[in-house]
Amino acid sequence: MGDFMERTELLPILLELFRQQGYAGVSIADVSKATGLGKSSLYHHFPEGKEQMAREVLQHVEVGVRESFVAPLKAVGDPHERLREMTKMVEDFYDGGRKGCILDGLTLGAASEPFRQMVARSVEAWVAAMASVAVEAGLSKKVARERAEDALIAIEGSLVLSRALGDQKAFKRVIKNLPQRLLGETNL
Amino acid sequence: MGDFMERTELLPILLELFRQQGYAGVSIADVSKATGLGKSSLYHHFPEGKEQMAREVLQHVEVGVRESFVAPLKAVGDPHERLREMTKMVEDFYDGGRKGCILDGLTLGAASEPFRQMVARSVEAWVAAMASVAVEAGLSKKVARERAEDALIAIEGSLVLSRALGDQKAFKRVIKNLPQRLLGETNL
DNA sequence: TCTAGCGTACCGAACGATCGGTACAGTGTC
DNA sequence: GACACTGTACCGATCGTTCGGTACGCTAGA
Repeated sequence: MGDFMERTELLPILLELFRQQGYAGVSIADVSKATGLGKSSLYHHFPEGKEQMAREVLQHVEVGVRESFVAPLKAVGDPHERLREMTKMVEDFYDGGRKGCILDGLTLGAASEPFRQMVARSVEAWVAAMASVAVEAGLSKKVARERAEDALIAIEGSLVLSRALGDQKAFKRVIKNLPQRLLGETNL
Repeated sequence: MGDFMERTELLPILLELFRQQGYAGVSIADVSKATGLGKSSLYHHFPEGKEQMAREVLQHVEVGVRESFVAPLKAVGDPHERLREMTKMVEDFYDGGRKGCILDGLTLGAASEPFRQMVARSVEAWVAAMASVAVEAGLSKKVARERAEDALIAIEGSLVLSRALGDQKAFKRVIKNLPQRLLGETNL
């Protein structure tokens, strides 16, 4: 039998559960079913239980954000091209709008507090990287920062709306317009 | 005590619970505590249980959206002024960004399906009203519709971000810029 | 080389608490 | 008496968590 269930295989599965169901909506039985591991095995890997699972998922996400979103933005080359590279990764990560955001799923309800700091770190890293690209493209620091925050807001909002309506076109439009939103010459 | 807890007093309390905790995060015990009503009383008022509670909250929200958001937009007078009126109501309803959105809270997880249609109706009514104001202000139908959808996306996104970061400034900035976002002369 | 002992990985069963929901006997008001 | 409403007691199911135990590979001592 495929022994050796490692964290690197476990965490993506947990991520998937939490982002779709939210923290309160995921039961240990769900996790057991999704991973194929018995309950007690789960507590072997995560002695502090469900909250630890969510914490480690968030750590895993932080790494993913840096590798998939921030890194392309910090690469060399044309700012527009780098931004397009990032949007591709974003579209992929959210599966074209079909999958929700863990920032959303893990901050609903009273369970949010243990996670807030980790969430904030990921958000800040991503926004800062987008802002930095915008500065490089010629925008002022202040405008760049606002545009970057707006971009993240648009992504999160479109994910909520796409999920609520069961229709991905809101997300797709936001993704398509994201480079223009961040670097374009609007007077907003 | 001839207390007489009516739906009109019950539903705002339920709304408060669901928007803060999400559907899965709210237990009947929570509802009982928040309303002061025993379980049997709750099941007297809502024979179909928790799902009915959420459904009626959503109906209640639909009415609220029409009365508080759509109606001001459909009033007579300067489009900018009407829009400013709406943003005031929005800011109030979300308590300056401190309170979440039920569209978000009630569409997380598998519980979403019974509610999707109702959610879609509220969203459509609101977006259509905003788009109509934008058309009146001189924008083309297509651009107006996109701007209206973007406005809603920005509101939802800023609510998620404000909650995640425990900081309302994202929401406040979106609210402040909302008239410009909808009616302004950006080239986006 | 045998084997005792240890650590890692896993499991089903069961824990007490809480879940959503029901049964029923009231209570007060018309 | 009919009816709206409520408290108490209870149901089976599920919650997150813990229990006792198994299987297996590694290491060390004899």
